[in-house]
Amino acid sequence: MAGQTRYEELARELSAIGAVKRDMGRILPQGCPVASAAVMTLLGRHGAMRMSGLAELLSVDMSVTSRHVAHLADRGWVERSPDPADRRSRILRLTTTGQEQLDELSRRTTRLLADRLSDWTDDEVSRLAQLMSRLRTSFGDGR
Amino acid sequence: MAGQTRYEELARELSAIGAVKRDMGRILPQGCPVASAAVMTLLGRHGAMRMSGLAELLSVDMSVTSRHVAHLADRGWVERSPDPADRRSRILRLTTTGQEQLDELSRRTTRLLADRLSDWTDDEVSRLAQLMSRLRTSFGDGR
DNA sequence: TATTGTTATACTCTATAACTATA
DNA sequence: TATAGTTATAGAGTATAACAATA
Repeated sequence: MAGQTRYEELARELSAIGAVKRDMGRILPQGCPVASAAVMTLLGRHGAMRMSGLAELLSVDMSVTSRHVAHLADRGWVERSPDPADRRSRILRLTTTGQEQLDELSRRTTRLLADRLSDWTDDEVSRLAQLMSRLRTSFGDGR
Repeated sequence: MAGQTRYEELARELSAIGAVKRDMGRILPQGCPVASAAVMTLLGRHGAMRMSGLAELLSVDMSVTSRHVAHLADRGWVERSPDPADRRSRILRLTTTGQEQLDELSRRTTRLLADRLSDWTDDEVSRLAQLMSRLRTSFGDGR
């Protein structure tokens, strides 16, 4: 349990982190907004899944997920196949082209971070990622 | 200089942190979107300033800043007075009502964080805020 | 009846460009 | 000419509600 000032500092940093996210978004290729990148990253990491599962991982309403996935399907980066076990559901998976696109995103993101964080140690990068992950968990559990 | 996997983890966390920001935004009072809260927080912390200075602190285009400030001025939370030193500029400052609103925002934010992060130590909260601040600096310097 | 997913609508946030007033 | 700020417009992201199809 931390003091009020520390919480206010953290709140301020949360509010300001958007600038970094926008910088990251600017290096993405045409036709691939940040939301598309997020979807492809999750499909690449977790493999095929249903809309509802993806919405859960994105922490976003399924209506939003549906729009993002439709965008990706239009571009041929994600395919939606019927779920044999439940015909209301659709199974999402990256296509070969989608995997190539994801690889390109990964290269660009890594290059940008390597450039900007050239004076960070491995441990500092990992520690930040770990604390941000825990922050998400601490919030997610309380919903 | 960290390995590729660490960068990918950090990129993933940056992409996912929006969920936490949205949770924070949901507890704000009516008529006070997150952008308004960010502006009032900066004016409360740094005191009166010009539009251009505020835009710089927000890392956002001045056109965006102008809209946010107009919203706050409409509600009587911020006043825009002419700058005697340069009549193109306007000096922004919190009004008494604006300060009260900021205090209320601060209370709500602190309460939410105290609830969600009840099992975090002071040091962990501070460490996360510090690393996020450094992340912003590392990106901001490269622009 | 309840759930999965889609679509329509509305709101917030942001950037670019055109404009004004002043330096 | 250049700069400070405003406004118009467009695009991305999200949530709510209404809907269709299936469980």
